Amino acid sequence: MPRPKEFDEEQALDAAMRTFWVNGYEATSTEDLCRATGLGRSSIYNTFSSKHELFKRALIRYTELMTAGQIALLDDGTRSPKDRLRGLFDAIIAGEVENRRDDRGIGCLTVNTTVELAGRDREAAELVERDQRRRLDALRAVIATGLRDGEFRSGRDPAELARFLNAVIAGIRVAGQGGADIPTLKAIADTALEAL
Amino acid sequence: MPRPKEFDEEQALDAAMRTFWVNGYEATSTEDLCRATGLGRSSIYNTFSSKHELFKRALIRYTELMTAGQIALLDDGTRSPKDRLRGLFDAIIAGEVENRRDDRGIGCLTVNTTVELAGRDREAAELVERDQRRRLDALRAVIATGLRDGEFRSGRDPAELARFLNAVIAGIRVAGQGGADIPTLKAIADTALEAL
DNA sequence: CGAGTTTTGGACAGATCAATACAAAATAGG
DNA sequence: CCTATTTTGTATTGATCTGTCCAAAACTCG
Repeated sequence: MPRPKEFDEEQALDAAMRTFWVNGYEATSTEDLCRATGLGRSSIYNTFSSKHELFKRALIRYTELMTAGQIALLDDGTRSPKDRLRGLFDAIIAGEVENRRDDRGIGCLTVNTTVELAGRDREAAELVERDQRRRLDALRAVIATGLRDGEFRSGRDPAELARFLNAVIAGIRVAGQGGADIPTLKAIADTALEAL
Repeated sequence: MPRPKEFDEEQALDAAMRTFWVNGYEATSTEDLCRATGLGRSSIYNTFSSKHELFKRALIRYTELMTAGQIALLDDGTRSPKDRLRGLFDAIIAGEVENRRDDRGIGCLTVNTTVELAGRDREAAELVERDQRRRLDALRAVIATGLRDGEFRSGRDPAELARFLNAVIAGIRVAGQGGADIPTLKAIADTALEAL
């Protein structure tokens, strides 16, 4: 019955996600979003209701894309736990290489959101926390396997070690945004893995 | 000759620093700064020229206050290197405890600035990098001492280990902003120290 | 005490912000 | 083809943003 949309909603969402990712929430204007998506204001508001609602959907899409890929790496039973964790760090660092602007990483949208918004935006905080739980669970499972198999020798609780690795990942993201080069990021990851 | 200021510039700077620290650069309006400092717009613009200039001075003040204290801990020759690093992590985590809002940390202004601004504000990026170099130098020196004395057994380069610890510190900050509790942050720090 | 200088408060300017109103365009079903 | 429905482009709203202007107040030094 009605007139169909002239654009692909998912594609527009990706463009918006990337804009928030690069510039942050506050520094992204609705006009920036129009330019990035190629849509008019009406189409954006008609489809996504508001800037804040669009941000939430972009954040959800980001976590679904990124975390799904990372958890797939971690759950790959054909590799040893250490190999899987190496694979995860390699993927994260490779992502930092692909996404560089002026010799700096653009970071991770969930880390950026934690820093910029979580303190005053409950909805954003909850989305990030939900994603965090998934990531920590997957990390903990791999670490527990590695400890059971004797590949890791740490006497620490797997959940603690998962939080440790997760903090290192955030630190790598921040370091990349601060301009650290790839060998530096790799060394940080290797050092963290030695702690297991 | 002239009429003297009615306020203490340093005190106003502290209030502005704290506002930027809690809310970030973009989300802080000049009216927020007036309210926080208790000054009128004229006084702020007369003293600090612009929001951006005020931010730079607040960031410089933050790094001077924080990094000076941390480097003093690291350079304290009366303690063993491991003790000094423990003291640094304890101080950082204690700071996270003091500064909580709604059960979340408010993070670290340099980390927050790296994430929010460094990608598009060259001056802010340079200020953060200068501070980073000082912190890395002090860390590297302590680690080198610990390796020489045999307190640390890692075969890695002290500069690499310094970057590792620095990344963990950023990760602890982000984790604190994400709502992690104190025992969790302590466990992350302990795990990192074991890697040396 | 008066001249010169700076600070201060409040109004204001111009830009930009998110969001809306509305009518024209476009489509699908009858 | 015609009608009902949605999308789309443009103009606009009202709020808020950073920064300026200007005159009155306040202080110091001669």
